[in-house]
Amino acid sequence: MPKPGGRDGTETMVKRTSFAGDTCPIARSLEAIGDWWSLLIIREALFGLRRFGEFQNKLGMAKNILAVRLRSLVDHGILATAPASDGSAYQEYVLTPKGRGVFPILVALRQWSEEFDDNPEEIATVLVDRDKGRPVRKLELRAEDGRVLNMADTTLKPRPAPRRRSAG
Amino acid sequence: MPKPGGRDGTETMVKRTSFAGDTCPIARSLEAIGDWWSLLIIREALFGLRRFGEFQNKLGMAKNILAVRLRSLVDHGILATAPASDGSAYQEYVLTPKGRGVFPILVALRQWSEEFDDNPEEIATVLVDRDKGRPVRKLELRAEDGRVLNMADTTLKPRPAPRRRSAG
DNA sequence: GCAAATGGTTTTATAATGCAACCACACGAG
DNA sequence: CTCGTGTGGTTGCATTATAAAACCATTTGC
Repeated sequence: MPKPGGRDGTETMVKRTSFAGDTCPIARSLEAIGDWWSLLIIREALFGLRRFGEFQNKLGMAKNILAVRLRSLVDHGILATAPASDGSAYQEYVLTPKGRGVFPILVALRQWSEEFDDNPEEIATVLVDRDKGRPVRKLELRAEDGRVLNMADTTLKPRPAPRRRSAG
Repeated sequence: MPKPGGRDGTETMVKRTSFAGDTCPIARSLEAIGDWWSLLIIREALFGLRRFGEFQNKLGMAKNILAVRLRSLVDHGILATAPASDGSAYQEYVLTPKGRGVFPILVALRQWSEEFDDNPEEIATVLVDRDKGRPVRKLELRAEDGRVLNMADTTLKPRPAPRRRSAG
C-alpha cells in the first residue's frame, strides 16, 4: 500500500490545525483556551485551587493531561508558577491578570447554559451578587454612549492602522 | 464529539470524557460548543454563511470534520437544516435562537484577545456599534440593581429548589 | 445527456486523550 | 540516615478524534 509521501522522508504533517497566526480574535482565543479542560482548570483556579493535586482531584482528569494543560496555560501566560504558600517546597499554579480576565468568558458560557440548556434544572449553582445574594443580570454589551446593543446592532470593521508616533 | 450518556447506566467504556451530565453550566456549554471548530462555525453562521461549501471554503477545514460538526450542532439545537433559500434542491444550515445566543460568548472571547493577546496588532477587526461606527464597550456584568460587578463582587450559590406549583 | 459543482462518505494516517504503571523528590517519624 | 508515605509528575500503551485525500451520489448548467 503506497501511501503518498510516506517512506521517502517527506513526512506529511497532519497536524491539528493551529489558529495561532489567524487574524480573528476568536480563533486566537481558542488557540489558548479552546479545549475541553483549559477553561475548567481556569474555573477552578478562579475558585482558589492552586495545587496540582487539587486540580486533579477536583476535575478527575488524567494526570498526564493535566500536566500538559498546566504547562500550556503557563506558556500562554494564563497561569504562573509560584512557590507554595504553605512554606513547603512544592509549587503552585496561580492565575495571572490574563487568566483572571477569562472570567467574562466563563460567565457568558454559564449564562448560555442557563438560557438554552435542555435541562436547566440540572444546573447546580447560580451566580449571584455577593452583596445582595441575588442573581446577576445577563451580560450586557453597550455602545460607547451607553446604549445596550444586541447582535444586530453591531458590525465588524477593519482595525484602524496603528497611529505612528512622530519620532518619539 | 464524545458519546452522550455515561451517567444513565448505559456506559460502555467511555473514553473521551463527556460533561453531558455535569451540574456545572460551564461544563454543559463546553459539551455542546467546547471544541475548536464549533464556535468558528457559529461565528461564520452569525455572519450569514449557510451552505456546506461556504463553511468549508471559509474555514478551510476538512469536509468530513465539517460534516461531523454540523451534525453535532444540529443535534444540539444550535443549527437547523432548511431548504435552500435560492430555490435549489440543496439544504442550508441556519442558526436557531440557541445558536444566536452564542453571540455574547464570541464577544467575550474577542474582547479577551483584544485585552490580553501578546500581538494585538495582528487582530484584523474591531466590533463596532453599527449606528455610530464606534467600538463597543467591554461586556458588563451587573447586579439586579444595576451596579457593575467584577469577579470579586460575585459568588456562587446553590440553585434554589424549584418552586412546586400548588397541586391542582 | 454530459460535464462540472455540490455535499457529503470512506479510507487511511497521524495526533490527542485516557488509564495505569512507574518514578523522583519532599517530608515526617524513628 | 532510613523507611514509609504523599505529592507531582513522566512514560507506555490502547483508544478516540482529527485530517487529508480519494471516492461517490445528486444536482445543476448547458
